[in-house]
Amino acid sequence: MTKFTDLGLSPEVLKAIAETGYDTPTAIQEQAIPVALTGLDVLGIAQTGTGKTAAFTLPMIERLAAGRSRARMPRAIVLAPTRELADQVSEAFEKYAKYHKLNWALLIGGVSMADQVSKLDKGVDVLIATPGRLLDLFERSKVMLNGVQIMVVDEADRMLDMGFIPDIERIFKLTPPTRQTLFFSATMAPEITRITQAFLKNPVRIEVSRPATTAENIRQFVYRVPGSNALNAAKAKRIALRAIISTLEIKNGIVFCNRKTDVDIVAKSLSVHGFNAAPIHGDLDQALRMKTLDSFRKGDLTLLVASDVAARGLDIPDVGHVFNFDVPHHADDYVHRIGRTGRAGRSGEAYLLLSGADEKNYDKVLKLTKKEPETLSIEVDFSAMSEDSDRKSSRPDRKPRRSDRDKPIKAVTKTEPEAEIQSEPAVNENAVIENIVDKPRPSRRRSRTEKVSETKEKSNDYETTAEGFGWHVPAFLLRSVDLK
DNA sequence: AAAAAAC
Repeated sequence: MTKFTDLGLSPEVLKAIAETGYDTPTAIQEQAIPVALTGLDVLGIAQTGTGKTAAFTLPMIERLAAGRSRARMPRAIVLAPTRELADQVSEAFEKYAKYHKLNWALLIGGVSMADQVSKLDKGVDVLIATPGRLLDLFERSKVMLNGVQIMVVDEADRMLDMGFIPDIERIFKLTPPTRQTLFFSATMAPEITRITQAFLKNPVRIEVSRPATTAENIRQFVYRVPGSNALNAAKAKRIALRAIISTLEIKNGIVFCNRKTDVDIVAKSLSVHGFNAAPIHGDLDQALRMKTLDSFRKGDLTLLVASDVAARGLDIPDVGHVFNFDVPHHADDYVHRIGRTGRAGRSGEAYLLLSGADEKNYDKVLKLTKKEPETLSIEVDFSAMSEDSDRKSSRPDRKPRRSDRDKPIKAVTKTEPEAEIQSEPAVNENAVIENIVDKPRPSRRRSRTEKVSETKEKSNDYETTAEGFGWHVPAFLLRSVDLK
């Protein structure tokens, strides 16, 4: 069997690899590393979880070992679709370049530019970037790309999904045509093929077998929830989710939702009910995203409630359970989501909550996976549904006052309460969870459709001053929070 | 239909 020592890597890199505990390369590593070391272009067709990151990081380190960076003139760039993925690549450099004098900078959005700029000024060998921030810095003349010798595009098909292809093309054109290109994609959509034909020179095509549909070692279950409308169904799903989770021994698990709002609500709902859960999605503060992911990796956090930001690519080893709160819009994403479990031959379980609205997407999933999940038969007590699907208060400390129900409800701009609910976990995960979920909250429809108007209600009707929000001020807005 | 990504 091939070992890392057979691939032509230097003693320094091999030492760093050994310290991570690996000695056997994955298929993509075994094939891509020797090719990349020679300086040829690589077209790697590989899923996430196949060891792609090391497949390009290791040869890059070797090829950059001779030579030095100049200010604002990086010698290599790695492009990744999401900030978390970029961060992961930088972690790989940290591990594998341990015995080399290489500098790298992580250029992603959502964090301060100043540190990135000062790094660039000092000179970095490798930029690890999401396309938007890289181009932003380029336009500000903080970085030049004409010294780039190696360019890596990771998860190109996902870049395509996210509309990054024009950016990628632009970045390609900013680098010298003499560069070496290492290009990775899970699939070869026509647009991807076009890009590779335009920018790669006689690439060596390396394809590692793709787990076509769903892994054998993932046991899939489906649970159908009742509910006549979307709001009911969401609530029923939260109840069912808790019931299912309660029957399981969970070391760690991911709950996927289609929408960011649902990610927040489900995360809070779980927390309120005593589960160790936290949300992650693209609207959350970047530092919090990293922190949450980190504590999930370390095992401090049991349940990660996530949008599809976490469906692909993220290196989260050994997730025992995946819960799909919704059926994803693309059947492909279902495969990616449940592929977070059952890795490296371990067994995993995937649970799917299905409501009427999901049926259409579910059909597509079934068509793709050709495997019908087992119907989950557990007793779920939905009696809580009727009780607080209305606006009954469950704030015990609230003083009785003129019937809430009769009061005209004056909300708010379209963004007010809901946007706050979305962004508020970024402020503080724990202090705020008490008051949101499965408790009265501003109705979605109303706040969308009604206009801002009434600040006129007599303020002595209120326990607190809350002009402009009507009576139903979300409690977290009244609380003083440390925004940092 | 939704998520992701630049200020």
